[in-house]
Amino acid sequence: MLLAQRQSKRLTITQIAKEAGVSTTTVSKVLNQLPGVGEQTRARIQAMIEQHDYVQNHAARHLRKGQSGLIDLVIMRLEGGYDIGIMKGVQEVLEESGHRLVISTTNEDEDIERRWLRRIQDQATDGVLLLLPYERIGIADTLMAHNIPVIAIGDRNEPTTAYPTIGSTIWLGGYTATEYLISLGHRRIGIITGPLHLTTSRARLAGYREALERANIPVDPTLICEGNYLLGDGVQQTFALLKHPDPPTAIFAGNDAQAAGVYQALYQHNIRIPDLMSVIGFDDVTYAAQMSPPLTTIHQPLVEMGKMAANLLLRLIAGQTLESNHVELSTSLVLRTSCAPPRQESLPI
Amino acid sequence: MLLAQRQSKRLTITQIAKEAGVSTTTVSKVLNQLPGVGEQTRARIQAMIEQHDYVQNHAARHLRKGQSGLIDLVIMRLEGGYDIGIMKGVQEVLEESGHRLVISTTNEDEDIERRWLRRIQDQATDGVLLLLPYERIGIADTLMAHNIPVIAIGDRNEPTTAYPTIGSTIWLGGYTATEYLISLGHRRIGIITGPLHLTTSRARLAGYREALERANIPVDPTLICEGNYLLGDGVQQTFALLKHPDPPTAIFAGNDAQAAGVYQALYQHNIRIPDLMSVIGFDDVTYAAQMSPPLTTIHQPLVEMGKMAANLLLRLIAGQTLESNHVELSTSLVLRTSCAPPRQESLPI
DNA sequence: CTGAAAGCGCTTACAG
DNA sequence: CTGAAAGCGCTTACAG
Repeated sequence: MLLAQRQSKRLTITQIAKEAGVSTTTVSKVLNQLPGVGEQTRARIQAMIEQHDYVQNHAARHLRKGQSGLIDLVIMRLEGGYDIGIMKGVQEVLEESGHRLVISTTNEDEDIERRWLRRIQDQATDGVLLLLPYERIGIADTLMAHNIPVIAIGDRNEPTTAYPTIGSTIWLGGYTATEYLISLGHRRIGIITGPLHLTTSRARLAGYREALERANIPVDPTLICEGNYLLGDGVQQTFALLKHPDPPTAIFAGNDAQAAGVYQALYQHNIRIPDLMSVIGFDDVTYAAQMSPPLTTIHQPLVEMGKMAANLLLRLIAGQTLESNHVELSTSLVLRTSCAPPRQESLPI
Repeated sequence: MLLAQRQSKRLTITQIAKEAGVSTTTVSKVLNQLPGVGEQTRARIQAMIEQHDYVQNHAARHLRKGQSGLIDLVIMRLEGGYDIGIMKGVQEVLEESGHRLVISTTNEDEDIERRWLRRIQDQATDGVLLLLPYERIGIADTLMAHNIPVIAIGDRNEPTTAYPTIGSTIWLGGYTATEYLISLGHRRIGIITGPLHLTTSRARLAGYREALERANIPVDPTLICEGNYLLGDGVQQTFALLKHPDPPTAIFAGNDAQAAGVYQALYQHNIRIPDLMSVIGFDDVTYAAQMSPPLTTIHQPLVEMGKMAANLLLRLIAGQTLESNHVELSTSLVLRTSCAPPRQESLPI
């Protein structure tokens, strides 16, 4: 019984044509909603198609038209944060356009990357979306050299690139986060940046400085720590900040992963958030709202960035030209409960 | 300058053949490492292939051989927890086998599902992996009816299914979690289960009961709460548990998302983990280690499950028969810092 | 060892 | 409005 249901044999366009007593040309036309078919004929064929649950052979179509209906999304590493938001957005528009999404992760392995590049070149992709930060961004150049449409998502490091990029207003985010903390009454605000050789890390820091300066608060360099966007950096740098003779009353974490690290460090010292220390993140990754307390953070419109990227890529594929080589969507402040006015008492350490 | 690099025109097998002065048959043979080619000829063609950086046309190959080189993974909803682990595992083996992974999310939308099903039927997939809990599992039957290899990942609800499934030892996980808490000295252990109409939720509960009974601790039904595997359920049920006249000293959360909810509820009441309350989760999702304090939880071997599923699917595709229709990988306890011996003092509420 | 030829299932000028 | 035919780039019997 389990093995029943053999072979609900797939029909070809030829068989449909034969059964309908017309040519494959005509069937193809109704399939593709092309003009030049009598109304009655069209209806009859349409009925037949539905009756048999016919669906076109993908490979044949692909071979003929030179399109695969596939879009590639290349991610360095699956993490469940930033990547998920982007994927969601991309999915959403591809679902509309009828493309399928293939995901590759290179795990920073050059071999895998090379193999991937080969596989991609057999025109088995209509276009590729690169999720930055992608160190080996040379991949984009290779793609372009092979005439494969490509768009990079995330914030580029170079001011201009040959391929289109889509990002968000990082500097403004850094500014907004800091300004918010200041508005709460904070004067001593620690910041744990990302690696400062990245433009995107420096942008956050610049926003932080700008906010401080506008509020006439001198920038204290001993409150600026450099991290690597990893949870562990958040932990370490928080410990360092806590040892400061005059510790900050708030910490701006650079990204949410580092914020999670700040949480852990503070938890160990039994320093309650936001009562004794305010914490603000950056990204608004899925788990930000799940933290205890829920993290106030700068929202990067990940889903929208994914959608925008997919839409632009589709336009590139259609041969249209883009009005701009770089677009930025705006970041925004998401208020949750990890920030409050500065503590009055001193830290219990 | 930016617009340079036009058309690094793709070569066809015919052109390679012509240039090498042989037939396409021969080129095809060396391409596919088939016998029947003179050593010198093979070497010459090989060199030519590499020199021109030739790569086969995917569509043509697909059309001829009836294989797409694509594997589909269907996820109901992208969440960044369970799904990520599975994806990683699947990716890992597909990278080896040379298949590409296409991801679809249906978001429980029947329309999307239907469209997906149509698209999948044009033999544009070699096989599909279904990520459970998939309510509308009828999709698996449809797939089977169309002779598309399918494997479901996650714990099935029915004892037997027509399609192969791969899961983990849930019951044992429930038992292990509870036993661990007991070994720490806990006698009053709250549990927040998943929806009890799911076998997989009941399995955890059964494991919990078994552990209690073995330790001669009477099961207190007022300590058993039902959730829906969502963070909010963790919050709500924890509040309920805290109102209990004789509140538990430990909470077993059913899954990590609910554990995050437990954390939030406890944080609000300023009940420190693990000092005043122990918490244990289930799944060991990516962010479990990022929580404050890092969550002790039952590890589901997500990555391994993904690998196993992909491997079995590949075997199915190759026409092999599986030795069993269901395989379970084992869960294990991951010790982090959210559990400790029961509190001596009473709760500050 | 080597190659000519058919054919996978479509789409698209082109002719009628 | 309708259809015959070529061709997309491969692979695979089959013949030599």
